[in-house]
Amino acid sequence: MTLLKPETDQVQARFPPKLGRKRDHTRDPKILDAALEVLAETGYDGMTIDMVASRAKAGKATLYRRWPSKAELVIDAVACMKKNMHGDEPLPDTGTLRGDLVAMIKPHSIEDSERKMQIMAGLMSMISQAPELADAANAAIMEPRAALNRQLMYRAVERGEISSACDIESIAMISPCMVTYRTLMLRKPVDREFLVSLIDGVILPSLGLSAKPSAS
Amino acid sequence: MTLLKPETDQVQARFPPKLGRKRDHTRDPKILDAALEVLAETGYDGMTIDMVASRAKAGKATLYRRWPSKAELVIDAVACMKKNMHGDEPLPDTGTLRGDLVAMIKPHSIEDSERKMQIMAGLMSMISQAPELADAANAAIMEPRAALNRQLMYRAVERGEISSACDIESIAMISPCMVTYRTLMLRKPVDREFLVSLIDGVILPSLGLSAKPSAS
DNA sequence: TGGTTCCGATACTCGACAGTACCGTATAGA
DNA sequence: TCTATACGGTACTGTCGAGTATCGGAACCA
Repeated sequence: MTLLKPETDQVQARFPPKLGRKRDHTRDPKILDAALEVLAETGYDGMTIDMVASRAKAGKATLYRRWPSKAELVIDAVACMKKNMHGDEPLPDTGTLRGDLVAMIKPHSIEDSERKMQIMAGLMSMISQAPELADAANAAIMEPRAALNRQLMYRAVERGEISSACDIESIAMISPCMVTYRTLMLRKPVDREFLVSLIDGVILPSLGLSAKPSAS
Repeated sequence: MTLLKPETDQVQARFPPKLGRKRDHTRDPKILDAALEVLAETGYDGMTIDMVASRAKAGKATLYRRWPSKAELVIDAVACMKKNMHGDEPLPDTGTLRGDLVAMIKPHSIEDSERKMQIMAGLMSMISQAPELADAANAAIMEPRAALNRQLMYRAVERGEISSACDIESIAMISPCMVTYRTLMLRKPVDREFLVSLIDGVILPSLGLSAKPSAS
């Protein structure tokens, strides 16, 4: 992204060959997926290009034909995570904020979260040296979840359930942050029980709601 | 810690030499400090033993006489952070929780926090492969700050300022988590303004307190 | 069918770094 | 003062992986 070598590939892009085989771009996602897999398992520095190539059943040269370096491959893989995400299911609408937040706890979203945490751990060492990677990781891993929380909360404001004076921008980040900490540092499972206790013990109180609104 | 080679050092420990010079243990802290410095600057994988040695003005062999490997050196350095911390200043006691929390925001503590965040970023890649390191990093970096918050909050419970039903264990982790996220991922400064907004916008509300108790 | 280019595979170069060996010197104990 | 050992420094070894070069075969286009 930053440093594109002015090499063969770019020249060929300007003067496309008239004959012969065209580049098979259907293999790109497979390679990027393999990169994310290896990244999650071994971390950036433990990851080798050969691992990614063999995992994707591709040749090492093929990878270097598409990305100028290991770093660029990883940045691209993380940046593409966002696009390649499974079609967002519609937001839950249970009528109460607590109901909505709890409804977002699904086995699928927990698995998805665990995988992302692994990837993030593998990236951290490189993040402090590549700001663009930090942005990509934030956009692909932390932001999507925070954005969902924000939407639910703003809807609760419109309903009059919570005050518009609440610091929703910050509060929406609580669960992503705490989940990250719990996974990476504490190495404890992020299960339904933990998430519910976060909702009832921290998030709802900070919005001025009691945990169990027995009446409406 | 995990894999101690049964080598020369251990044999010498069993049969200490009767004559000659003894090992100069006053250099250990200097080496560990140098290791933390390099760790913060370059991360675990970017750090080389030569860097640490020259930073500590020691020979590479000296390092290997004391620690069997690079990994052990780093684990030891992180574990020793906790002990080598500057004598804790007494807890503030302003009479209100908000006053206490705000009083803890000091230039020194912010600098200290930034340094620790750098070290943590450098460690992350290794943390997912060495649980003992995760524990050490947690104990040295995250826990001390959370513990301070906890103490202040439990004191507020005793004063009757907040309810004992609050999830203090979780709420005390909010600021360490959010600070970590802001530093490592967002790469924004953790200044007084941010910390105060966290206190007033998230922490106090979650404890059932309004941001500005104009009366007592 | 024929020509061209991309593919996967493999072998290679080259630099970096963990860990070891060794040297001359400094220092502390006897 | 003498001696054994730890010290800082440096040269060395061995490994590992990024990136390059090349090859036979396959796929695509005309």
